[in-house]
Amino acid sequence: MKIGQATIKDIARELNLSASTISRALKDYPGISNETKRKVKEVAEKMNYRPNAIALSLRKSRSFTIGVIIPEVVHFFFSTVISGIEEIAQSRGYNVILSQSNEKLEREISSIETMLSNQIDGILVSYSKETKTFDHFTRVLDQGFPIVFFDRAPAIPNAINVMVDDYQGSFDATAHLISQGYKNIVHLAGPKTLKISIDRENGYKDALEKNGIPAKPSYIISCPLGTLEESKQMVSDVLTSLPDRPDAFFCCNDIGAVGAMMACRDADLKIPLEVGIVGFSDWQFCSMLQPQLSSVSQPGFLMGARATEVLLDIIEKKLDPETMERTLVLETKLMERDSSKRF
Amino acid sequence: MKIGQATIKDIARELNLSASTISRALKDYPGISNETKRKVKEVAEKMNYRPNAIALSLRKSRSFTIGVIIPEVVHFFFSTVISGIEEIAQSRGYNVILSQSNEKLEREISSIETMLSNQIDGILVSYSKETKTFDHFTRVLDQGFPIVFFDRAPAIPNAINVMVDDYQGSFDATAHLISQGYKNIVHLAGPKTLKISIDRENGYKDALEKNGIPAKPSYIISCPLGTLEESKQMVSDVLTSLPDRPDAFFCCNDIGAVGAMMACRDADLKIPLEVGIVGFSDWQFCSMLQPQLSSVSQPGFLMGARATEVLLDIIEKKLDPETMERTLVLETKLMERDSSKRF
DNA sequence: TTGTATGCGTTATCAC
DNA sequence: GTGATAACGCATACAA
Repeated sequence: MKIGQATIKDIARELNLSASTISRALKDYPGISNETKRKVKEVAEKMNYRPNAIALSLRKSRSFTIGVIIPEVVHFFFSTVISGIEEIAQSRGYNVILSQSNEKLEREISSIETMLSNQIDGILVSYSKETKTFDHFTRVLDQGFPIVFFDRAPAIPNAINVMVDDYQGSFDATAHLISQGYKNIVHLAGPKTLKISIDRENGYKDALEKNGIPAKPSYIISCPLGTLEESKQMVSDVLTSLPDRPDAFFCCNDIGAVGAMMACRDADLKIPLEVGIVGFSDWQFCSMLQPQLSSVSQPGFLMGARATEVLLDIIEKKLDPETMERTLVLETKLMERDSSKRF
Repeated sequence: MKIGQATIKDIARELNLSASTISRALKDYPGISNETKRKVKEVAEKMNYRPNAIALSLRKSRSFTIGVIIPEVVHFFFSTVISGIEEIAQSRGYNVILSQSNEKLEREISSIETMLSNQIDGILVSYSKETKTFDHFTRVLDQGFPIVFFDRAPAIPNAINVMVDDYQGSFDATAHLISQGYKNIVHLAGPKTLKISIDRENGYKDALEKNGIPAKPSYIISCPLGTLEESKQMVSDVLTSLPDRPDAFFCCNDIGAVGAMMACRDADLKIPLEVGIVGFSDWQFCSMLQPQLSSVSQPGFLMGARATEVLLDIIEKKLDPETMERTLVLETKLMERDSSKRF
């Protein structure tokens, strides 16, 4: 038994048969005697034969591998999505090649190149915050190569997207704050390069307007970094600088909401009595905080799973990108917890 | 320009040269005229030529891909490790195939099979909690195939491991609690199938003994699941059932520590005044809690990075598994925060 | 300086 | 029932 994996040829030699016979016997082709099949399988087992997926890929021009390009792995929501992707891919016999862009456009581009080089069958992407142009995607899409975007939907006509209803989630969160009697609701907004940031901001504005509260621009605070420190600082500033003291913060992410909580605590404001706070994403830690943080829950696992199903269906021609529904919107759910419940 | 990627042959046809010349020109081999090189590269560019990594893999019996088998992706520590792995792999020109076992032995085994089938160059593994036998690893290792284990080190002689000093981390945490005047320190221990659980328990015991406090078996509570609910329940029980009321909890993970915090809060015990709490891993949320949770920080990113470096060095023959240092131990760092500081 | 032949592992096609 | 051959895309030993 040679080092470095037995091949079909090795089995053929062992049994004095041709490689083609072995190949057919292993796949139970008709027209091979049962006796031969038996012997072949026995020897294959004995030699610890394992088909070479690389050779297969070369022959079929199909690798049964999909690529995932994601801003960061160390991120509760994204890791949840990855988990969903991996789950479906594994169950349908596909491998997952993972690449993180670290929010850098350059790495996004080089990852795509490497992946195409590796003959992957399709790509799942959530693009970086740095990404403002999309030709590195359209170039590939135009060749008929399947790409499915998740969470962050690019400004590409006809792109296939799987996302959550950020607008509605944001609307619900804001409406909830209003229903709890908060009047001066500040929104901590994300970077304008991401459609999700804009949708969330619009949901906030519309919820206010629909409830007869004018949405004041000065109550929308830009937090492009999305870090705890950033929002803590912003909230701290805004608590004193705004004409009417804010009595609620709806933050476009959970980490930022924690920053807001801290700033309020530092200002000796009681949560939820004097200030209400709601985050977005419903990260694991929300229910561990004191008070527990209300947040808009996003179905990360489901998003990964759905996106993968769509991608694989396209790859396997069960779906036609030309005629299919191009945007899949998943529902969010507001988790009302102590940080925003006065009644 | 044909659909489905230009190949070397296409360029050859275009320029009336042989495929070998193209191959050599693209790689700047000596003995190809500069003029030819120039033309070849120009046409390659024009045709959007991209080398087929699959064909290369087949030829070289090297895929420049490594596999990662991990219990779960949605886990702060593991996601940090993955990030480190991905970082180094990418910088050294390797792809990363990701597979999560979901703590199931069966999936661990099938993942290895698939990966080997895909001719990966090496594997990084943190095995599942279910895994009690290791022949699926030794079988492969014995063929000279490179595997590096991280975090969870298996009972395989000569296996190559990258781990943290769980014993020392645990020792430090316990010693810290003692130094803060806590007397009845309970340890919430992990599943005995994992060496890390045993090491952490031993660190706890030794720290007590070294400080002249006898380690009582009834003060070591088994929490095999590692969930918040589990430890909350256990702590709640133990607060009343033990002869001397516990005044500190050292938990082998952070989630469990949060459960302990909650149980203590429910019992109206002040943290850190009446009860001290320390966790293990220093997850992101530790510093967001109120009070901030003390925890033993593990260098996850570094662990992933080091493990990958070692694996790639073995693959590239820069390290010899026979003669090298087989266990790499990284240091932990105790993050002393409010949950355990009385003075 | 360039071309030809061969092989990496597998399977589809045609032949016997 | 089984075998021989070619092809997937590329690199290399050997020729010229």
